[in-house]
Amino acid sequence: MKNSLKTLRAERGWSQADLAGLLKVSRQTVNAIENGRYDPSLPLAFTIARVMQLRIEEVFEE
Amino acid sequence: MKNSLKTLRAERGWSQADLAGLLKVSRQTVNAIENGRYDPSLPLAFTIARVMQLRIEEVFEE
DNA sequence: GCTTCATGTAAAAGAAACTTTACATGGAAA
DNA sequence: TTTCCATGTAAAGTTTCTTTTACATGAAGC
Repeated sequence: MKNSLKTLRAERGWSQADLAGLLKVSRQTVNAIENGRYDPSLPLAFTIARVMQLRIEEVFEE
Repeated sequence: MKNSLKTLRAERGWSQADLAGLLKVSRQTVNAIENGRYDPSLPLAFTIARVMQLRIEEVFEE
């Protein structure tokens, strides 16, 4: 799965640590997802979409 | 997370085994998701939405 | 009655996601 | 130049997701 998290986060002026705080996960988790080391769980994907104010399909693609 | 997989599957006239085949997962995985024992991975959620011809948010909710 | 099919569930094992701790690098800025 | 911040990554450990195998139940049909 691909995602545009890094771009979306940068557009919002957030650091990885900022986003991790909003998502209540570790900074390493944000980093790993941004760099495609693994995909988030479905609940985390929902939270990501919510804080980005986008639909899941607008953040992630198969 | 809640989901309406059981209803959506029934509407389509599919057994759990049918759906598992389409999703390329075990029947137990379909059963576990339908009965809320755990949430699917994000890739599997995408596949489920695709075979249901719905958006992820139309199948799952936080 | 028997058989078949759909469903629910369990145990054990493996894979994937996530955590904590820790260290390295590079850029900006004082 | 040294301090600070953001980023990348690693190792070890826990939790969550998924598989395989297996067994139980109930409904429907013969």
